Amino acid sequence: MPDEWNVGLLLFVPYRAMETRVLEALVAAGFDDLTMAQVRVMARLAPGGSRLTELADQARVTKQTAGFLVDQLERHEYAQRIPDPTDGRARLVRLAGRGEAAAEVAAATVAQVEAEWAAHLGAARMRALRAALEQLREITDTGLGGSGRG
Amino acid sequence: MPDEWNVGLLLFVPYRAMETRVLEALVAAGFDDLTMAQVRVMARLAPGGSRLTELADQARVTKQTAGFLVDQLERHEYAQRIPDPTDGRARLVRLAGRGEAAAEVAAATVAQVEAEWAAHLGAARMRALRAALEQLREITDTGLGGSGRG
DNA sequence: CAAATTAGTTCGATCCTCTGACTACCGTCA
DNA sequence: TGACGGTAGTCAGAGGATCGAACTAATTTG
Repeated sequence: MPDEWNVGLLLFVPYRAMETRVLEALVAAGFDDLTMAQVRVMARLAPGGSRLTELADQARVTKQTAGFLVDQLERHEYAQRIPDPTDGRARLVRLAGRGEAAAEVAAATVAQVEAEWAAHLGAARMRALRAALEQLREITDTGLGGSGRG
Repeated sequence: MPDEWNVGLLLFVPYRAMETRVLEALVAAGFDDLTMAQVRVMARLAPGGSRLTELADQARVTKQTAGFLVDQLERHEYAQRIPDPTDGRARLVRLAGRGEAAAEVAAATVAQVEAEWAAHLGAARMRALRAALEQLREITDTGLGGSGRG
């Protein structure tokens, strides 16, 4: 590998570490029929539900892929589709029974990992990291919008 | 999406943006037979060559997957395998003809994107971001080692 | 209302990734 | 020297993820 890593590579390492930790925790908690791709979609579900196109934009996949993954989440009762009251074409994907429980495990794991990172970096540097990433999001997130005011 | 994004999600956005920009630049430069997965492997080739297991560790895939991707890079003359003089079992994967040219395009694109990010964040914050990520690598990079000391 | 747009689905193909099992080579230890 | 455990990489097979093109249905625009 290069002597000095580019920032893209540097971003990848902790991103992937977080993803792996969350999936491992879910599997350990008994949600062992989940795949990484499914979790990636589930992690992006808004509290009130998300449209498929939103999910696809945020996960950077086509809507076909997002639909394929939501099908599986629905089949395993992690998510459900409900009509979007504001648009007859659209449906909202939101957490279902098992999904709520899984989301709790995931959230706890994320908090745990973030705490570990903060312990290693120090609180100030961790805050700076988050702030820089949120600012970076302004120019790198093609699918902005939604509830996040970033 | 949640009101406050977790750091994992925040890392994903610019990581993926960088990856996409690099692949787009490569395709535009005529290297249009490259896929994202292939570029991911090629981006991790050390100047003097890397062993397959190294590549697999760094890209977080199994050695079978890494081998599969290197096969393709070799077939399209982006990379080549040479014997490892220090170990008869091993071979070193390194850039070949087209790979050198592609690597130049990739490096230029990375530099360009990093410059854009630095312009948006300011030089100080960009340095702080890189420093935080490098420090984070200490606890999130399972496959450390190699030449990178940063 | 007709046309253009948008949300989502279906179909088909390809690519990616993993598990398991295998060969070849290295290092150690007696 | 030779047996043994570990490491580097490959082969075979299967399943999962992703995409492009084409399609239906509903909304928006003029």
